[in-house]
Amino acid sequence: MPRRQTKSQTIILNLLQQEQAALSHDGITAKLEKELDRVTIYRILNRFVEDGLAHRIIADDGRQYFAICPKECAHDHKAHGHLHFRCVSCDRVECVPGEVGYNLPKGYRVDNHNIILSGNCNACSKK
Amino acid sequence: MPRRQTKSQTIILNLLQQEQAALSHDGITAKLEKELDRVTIYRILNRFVEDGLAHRIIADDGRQYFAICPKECAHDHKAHGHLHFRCVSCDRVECVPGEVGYNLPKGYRVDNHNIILSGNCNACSKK
DNA sequence: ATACTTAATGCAACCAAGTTGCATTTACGG
DNA sequence: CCGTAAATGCAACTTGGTTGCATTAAGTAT
Ligand SMILES: [Mn+2]
Ligand SMILES: [Mn+2]
Ligand SMILES: [Zn+2]
Ligand SMILES: [Zn+2]
Repeated sequence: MPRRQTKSQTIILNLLQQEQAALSHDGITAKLEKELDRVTIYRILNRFVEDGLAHRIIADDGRQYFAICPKECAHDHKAHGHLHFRCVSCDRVECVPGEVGYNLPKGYRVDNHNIILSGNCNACSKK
Repeated sequence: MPRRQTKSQTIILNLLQQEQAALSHDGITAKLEKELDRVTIYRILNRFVEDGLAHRIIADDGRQYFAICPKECAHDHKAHGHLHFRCVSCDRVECVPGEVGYNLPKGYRVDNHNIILSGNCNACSKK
């Protein structure tokens, strides 16, 4: 009944944690040397999210990105309240640590945050 | 060459502006009495966004929602910086006026904001 | 080491949301 | 009232992700 530790899983886990950016399914496939099945990758990622090991971001390009926050990050992986930035030039999505301030009408209960700004990242905006 | 004012367009425009919530394609179809073609609806909505008449939100359910901000809203429809809330119970997406505070590393240029929180709205959380 | 149980994988089929091509309709300026 | 081209409708396509099911292989018990 408990989770099992498989080769594919650790590969993807390593990928995610040594990557500072959030990765999409494609992004992961691209970085993979040993080819893994599409579905397997999706299932592994979903499991990571389910287990609170990583978090999922729905970007404004409509795709899912997955990230493991650095330990500096104050938020847990559920309802993580920080910001994300997607560079439309280099197509990288990154977690931006720090608080986001807003106010909501009374009575609203927030379960999940999906905050994503897009534009040009530092590197790309200077060229 | 300029835009033409058609029946279908005005219907959808009216729908959007008398609706306080943001509407998805489905949401619109549901509210429509005279049936319109799927594609036509999408094209009309895309035109609205293109013309800065409405704005598009990519929600955390992966779907597109469209809204016309009330005139109180400080933002224009391009790069509108306000917050959105999606209630997972009643499935409504609403624009939440007000500023969102955050800080980004130096050199980042923001073109577009897609900020969406989800959970239970006021109505739904009290039952 | 061996056998057993069931989680994880791979492949095919499926699904949902949105877009594209193209022939037809229709708004609107002349 | 005509002519031009914007807007529509229908079919086909695309992209991103999920589901069903048989097969493989972790982890545990023997
Ligand atoms: Mn993040
Ligand atoms: Mn809005
Ligand atoms: Zn960049
Ligand atoms: Zn609600």
